[in-house]
Amino acid sequence: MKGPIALVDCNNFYCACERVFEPRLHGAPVAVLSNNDGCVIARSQEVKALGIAMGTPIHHLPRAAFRAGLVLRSSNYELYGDLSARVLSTLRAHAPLVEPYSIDESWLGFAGFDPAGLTDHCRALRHTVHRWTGLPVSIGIAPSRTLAKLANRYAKQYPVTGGVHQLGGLEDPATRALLERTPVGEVWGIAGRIAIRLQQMGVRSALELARADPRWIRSRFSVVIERTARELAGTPCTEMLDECESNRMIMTSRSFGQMIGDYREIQEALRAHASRGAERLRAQGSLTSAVMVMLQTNKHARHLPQHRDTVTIALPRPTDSSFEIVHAAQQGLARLWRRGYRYQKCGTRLLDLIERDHRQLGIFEPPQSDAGRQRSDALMATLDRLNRSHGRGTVTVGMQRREAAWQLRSDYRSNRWTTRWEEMPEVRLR
DNA sequence: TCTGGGGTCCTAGGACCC
DNA sequence: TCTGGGGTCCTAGGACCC
Repeated sequence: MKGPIALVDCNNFYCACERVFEPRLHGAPVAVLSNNDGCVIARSQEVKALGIAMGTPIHHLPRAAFRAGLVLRSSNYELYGDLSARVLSTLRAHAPLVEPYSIDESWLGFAGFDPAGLTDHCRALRHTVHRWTGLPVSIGIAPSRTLAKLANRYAKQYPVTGGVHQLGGLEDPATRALLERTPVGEVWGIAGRIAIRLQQMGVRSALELARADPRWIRSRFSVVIERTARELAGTPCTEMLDECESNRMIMTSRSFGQMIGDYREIQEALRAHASRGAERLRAQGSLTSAVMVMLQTNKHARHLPQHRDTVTIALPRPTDSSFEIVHAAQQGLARLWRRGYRYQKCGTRLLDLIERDHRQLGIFEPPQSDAGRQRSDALMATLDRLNRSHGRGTVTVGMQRREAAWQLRSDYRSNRWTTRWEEMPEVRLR
C-alpha cells in the first residue's frame, strides 16, 4: 500500500498549548522549562528571536530577556497530552490513515489519493485543526517519510507556503533544488557524528546522499543510513501502521526536587515511579517480565562522590500488578542504595513486555491462582479508575506524599485547564 | 546555582553450543 | 608456528529522535 505520506507537526507545541487558554501570551516571548524547572525545552518564535538556545539553564537566562517580557512556564504535560489527543482526533476525522508519532507529530497515509489534490486538502485540514483546537500546525507531503519531514520544515520556515508544502521524487526539479541546498546534517536521522563522517567522505548535501550508492552507504554506515538515503531518493522504506504499536519498554524516572541521601525518601519516590509505570503498562494492555531500577547521583556536582548503577529484577511471572512491580523495584533499590551518597535521580524501566492476552500460565503455577489473579485485576482496574476520575495520586501503593523533597519543582505551572475540575477556566458575566 | 525525560533500532562482542 | 568453525542468543552501548 504505497502513496503520499504527510507529516503534521504542531508549531512550537508546548508554547502554543500555553497560549490556547491564555490569549494574552500571543506575541509574547514564552519559554517552557524542563521537569524541575531546570532548563529551557521549548521556545516561542519570540524567544528564539531573543537568541535563547534550547537547553539554556534557567539561571543563565539573560536579564535582557526578562526586560523584554519573557514568560516562563513549568512543563504541564497533563495539558499538552490532552491537547495532543484533541489534535489526533481531529486528524482522524479527516485522513484515511493516521499514525501518531510523538506528542506533537503524526503521519498521515494517503494511499490511493491523487497527489495533485493533496496540498489543498491539507491546507483545509490545517485550518480545521486550528479552529477546533487553537493550535497551529504545519504539514509536509511527500512520497517518503524522510522527504515529508523535509517538506514539513520548509512549510514551517516559509509563511508563503501557507503552512503546507509538497515534495515529489528526484525527477521533480523543485525537490532536487531543495535537496541540493539542504546540508546533509539537517536530514532526519543524520546527526552529529554521522554527518561529520559523511562530509569527510564528500557527501555534503541531501541530494548527494540521495544519489549515493545504497550498498556503499550500508557498508560504511548501517542499514539505518541506507534507508535514509533511499527515502531521500523517493523510495519509502517503512510501512504506515494502522494501529498504535505498543511500547516495547516503559521508562519512568525523574530527578528529585533536591539531592537526597535518605533511603526511605528515595524508596517513596521509586514507589511513585514504579506505580506510574505499572499504570501505563495496564493502559496499553501489556505485562512486564523484568523491572530495571536505576539510581544515580548528580553527575554535575563533581565535588561530591559519584555513584550510578542499575539492577534488573526478573519477575516470577509476567504481571501488570502495581504491587508486584513496586515490590520488585524496592528489591532493586535495596541492592543499589549505598549509605553516604546524595542521589539526584531514580527510576524504573519495565522490560520484556508482552501482550496481556498472550499470557501463558507458568509451568509450576497452580490453576487456582486464576482466582487470585482476577482479584488483582479487579483491584488494579479500580485503582486506575479512581486515579483517572479524581486525579493522579488519589490512591497510591504505599505512602507517596504530595509535598516531599523528591517531588518535582514546578514553580511556574499553568492550570491543567482541561483535565482538572478545580483548574477549569472561569468565565464571569457581569 | 543550574544543566529533562522517554523512546527506538542497530551492532559488536561475549557466552555458549554442536 | 599453529592449535576448528560455524551458528544462536543475549546484553551493553552507540546513535538518533522528539
